[in-house]
Amino acid sequence: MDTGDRLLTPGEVAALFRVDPKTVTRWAAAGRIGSIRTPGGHRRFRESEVRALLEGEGMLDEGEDVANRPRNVGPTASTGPGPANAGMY
Amino acid sequence: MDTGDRLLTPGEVAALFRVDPKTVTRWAAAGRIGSIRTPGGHRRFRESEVRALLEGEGMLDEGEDVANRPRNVGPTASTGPGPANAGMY
DNA sequence: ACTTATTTGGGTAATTGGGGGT
DNA sequence: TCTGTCCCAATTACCCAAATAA
Repeated sequence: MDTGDRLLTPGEVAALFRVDPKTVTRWAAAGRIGSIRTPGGHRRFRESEVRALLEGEGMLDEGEDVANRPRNVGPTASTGPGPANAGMY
Repeated sequence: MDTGDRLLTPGEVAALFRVDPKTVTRWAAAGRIGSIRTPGGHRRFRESEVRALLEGEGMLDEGEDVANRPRNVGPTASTGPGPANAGMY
């Protein structure tokens, strides 16, 4: 079902992360952040995901381990993003 | 299965996509989204189609496990859950 | 027939996408 | 390797006034 969260524009996400909108676009292109495309081709980002990314950035452990490369995402397509946000407006 | 042909107004679709209602009208005019015209000339959109568009390409494995987040995404993971977007310009 | 909110139409500025190079 | 900036083309957002929907 629908996640039901608001969508953010690239500029909004860029402002939240204090980066250039192009950088946000690269994150989406690289698959580091989920993105929804409008029929026109522009991207929209889920606010819950962006906020989770923002909150999680203060993590510990910076082990740069190249040996750990999960090159393949399993077919376990978890459609719904974990948090069941019941924020319907 | 239930198609759910509820009709949505341009304002509803615009809110779902986080765009301007005028943009939704342009999508309909460009044939990117199906639309039904009222006798007065206003457009209505099918909820099932809108939802399919929203979830059709916004699906990415969203593991919010930043602690275990591999910074280097491996090589070309051809396991793309979604088909290559066929709407680029 | 009324009012209120939304949609329509055209035109112009701002944002976005993709590629390239620092 | 990652990010910021350049280009151009396409898409999108906001301005107006009139018509439609409920």
